[in-house]
Amino acid sequence: MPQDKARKDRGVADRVRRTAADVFGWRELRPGQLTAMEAVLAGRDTLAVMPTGAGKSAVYQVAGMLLPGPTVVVSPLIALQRDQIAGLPSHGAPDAVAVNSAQPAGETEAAWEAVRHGDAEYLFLSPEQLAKDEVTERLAQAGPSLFVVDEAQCVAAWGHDFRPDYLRLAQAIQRVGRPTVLALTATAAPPVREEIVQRLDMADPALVVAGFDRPNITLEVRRFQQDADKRRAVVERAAAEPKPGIVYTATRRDAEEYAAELAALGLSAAAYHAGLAGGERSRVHDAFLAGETDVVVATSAFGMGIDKEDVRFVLHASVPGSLDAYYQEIGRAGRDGAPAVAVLHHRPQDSGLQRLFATRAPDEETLGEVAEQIHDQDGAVALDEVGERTDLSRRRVTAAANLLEQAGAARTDADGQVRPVPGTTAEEAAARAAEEARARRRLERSRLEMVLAYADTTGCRRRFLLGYFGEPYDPPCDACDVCRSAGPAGSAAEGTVVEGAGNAGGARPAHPAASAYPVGTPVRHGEWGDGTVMSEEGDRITVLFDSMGYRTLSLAAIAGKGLLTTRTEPADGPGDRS
DNA sequence: CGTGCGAACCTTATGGTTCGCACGGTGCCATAAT
Repeated sequence: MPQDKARKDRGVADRVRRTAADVFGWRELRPGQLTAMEAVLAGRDTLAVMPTGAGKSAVYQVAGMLLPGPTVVVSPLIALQRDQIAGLPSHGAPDAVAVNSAQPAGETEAAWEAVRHGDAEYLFLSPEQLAKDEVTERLAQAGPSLFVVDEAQCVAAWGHDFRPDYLRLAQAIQRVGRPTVLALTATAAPPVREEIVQRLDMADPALVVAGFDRPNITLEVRRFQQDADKRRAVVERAAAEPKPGIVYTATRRDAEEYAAELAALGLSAAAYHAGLAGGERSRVHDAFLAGETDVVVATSAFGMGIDKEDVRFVLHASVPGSLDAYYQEIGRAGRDGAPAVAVLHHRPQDSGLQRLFATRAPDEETLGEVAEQIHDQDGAVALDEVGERTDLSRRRVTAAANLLEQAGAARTDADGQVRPVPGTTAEEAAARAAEEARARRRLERSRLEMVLAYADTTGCRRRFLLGYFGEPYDPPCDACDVCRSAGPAGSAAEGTVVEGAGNAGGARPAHPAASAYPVGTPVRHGEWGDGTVMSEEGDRITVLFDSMGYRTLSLAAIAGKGLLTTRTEPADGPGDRS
């Protein structure tokens, strides 16, 4: 029997390799790719965290083809769906179709027919499509064998407010027959991975994580007080660095202004943000990919789907809202492996905007209204109906319903309708949902604090970033401003004010007593509850608390107070106190 | 949370300050108006 199994495993690997070579023309597979494909083919839910360019798409392309039914690919952008379809080999590979609002109805109908008759192997759609009964019913009939969530970080980043249908994918997966789930992302810190697994309701998933480090990207932070100084520095840097490059701004207006300034210097620069007409957006995008534009100045709208190898710099004119977003954005530099730079221009006041974004919560009135609608029903109600009765947008209704479900006050039936959980009143439900929302905001604010901590760190920036993504790193990296300036002269990086950690001037922290709390240690704090050590730097450790988000603690401050204790059990319900 | 803009105001004729207010990011889809 074990011999049979071994033979079968070899058989699977061989089939995978043969398909990859014969159909897609890949002569070699990277270890992560093969592992993920094998897991999926064995029917196991899989989360693959692999850098762009490591061939994430290949995983579902090959595995999907080798499984009997069609493959559903949830993709956040219609433009991305087009790219992915166009990226399939035109000869030999199975057909791919899309279902979305941007194509003529006839084309959508043809796509469904192709899926139904087995003529199309891959079906691309947005999470919003799956909110429609018609779509899930047709999909269920097609009997998909694999459900792929591409750019799965969107689940955690967008699902809570911007695109709440991302948090309803688990229900959709059930409704289409619970195929194997494959989540793919280039960037996900451990808590984000956990959230993806939990939100998609993945069962005992295989986790494939490739390394995060991008040693050819030099990291640098410059700190400013005056807006004018910062602006000059950004423009000068963009002008001076080898092209092409990207400048990220916090607002559309800034994107326009910086682009105009760079253009005035004679550079080929263009602005990109969601306020531009569709045609202009694709024109800027295409010109950048084609190498006709040197610098794109953009909001966070510019990113997914930029498949360009030779980006030499990514400058940030303001802080982003999280290190997750930051790493994703700077990860667009230097994909060809040649040297590239990532420079964060930091002015403390600029974080106000991100703080605002992380503070706006769904108002309790909305939660109350939606809770009432759900609780007033005999049985279950469709979210569309709640929307009609309350005159709230679909997005707000969906976000509110998600919070109610998270709070354990409502649940979704097999037909997609939402019903109250017995034993809760609408009022209690709304109150609990509001608390969920507050906890969420706390986490988002703490993520922003981590960005500021990165900007202020007196240690190796690479170590800090990689630590955030759960990867230990031994400095020096020789490719960040801190490591480079920590020579014998030992002065701080130019433009960076080193703030008062009690460290003796510029000395790299000796290997501290932090080994009492190595990365990954489950801990309990007297005030903040259970958490996990995410990183340690100098005499400080950063803990991700289940209900409070990230908190950085000074070891000196907690020493001897018994405030922080290690737990033997991973964070799951209340254990015993030590 | 921080910024920028216009109105109001003050003081006195052309310019300056202060105050209040609105605004700020990411995309899908459906629907209405041309």
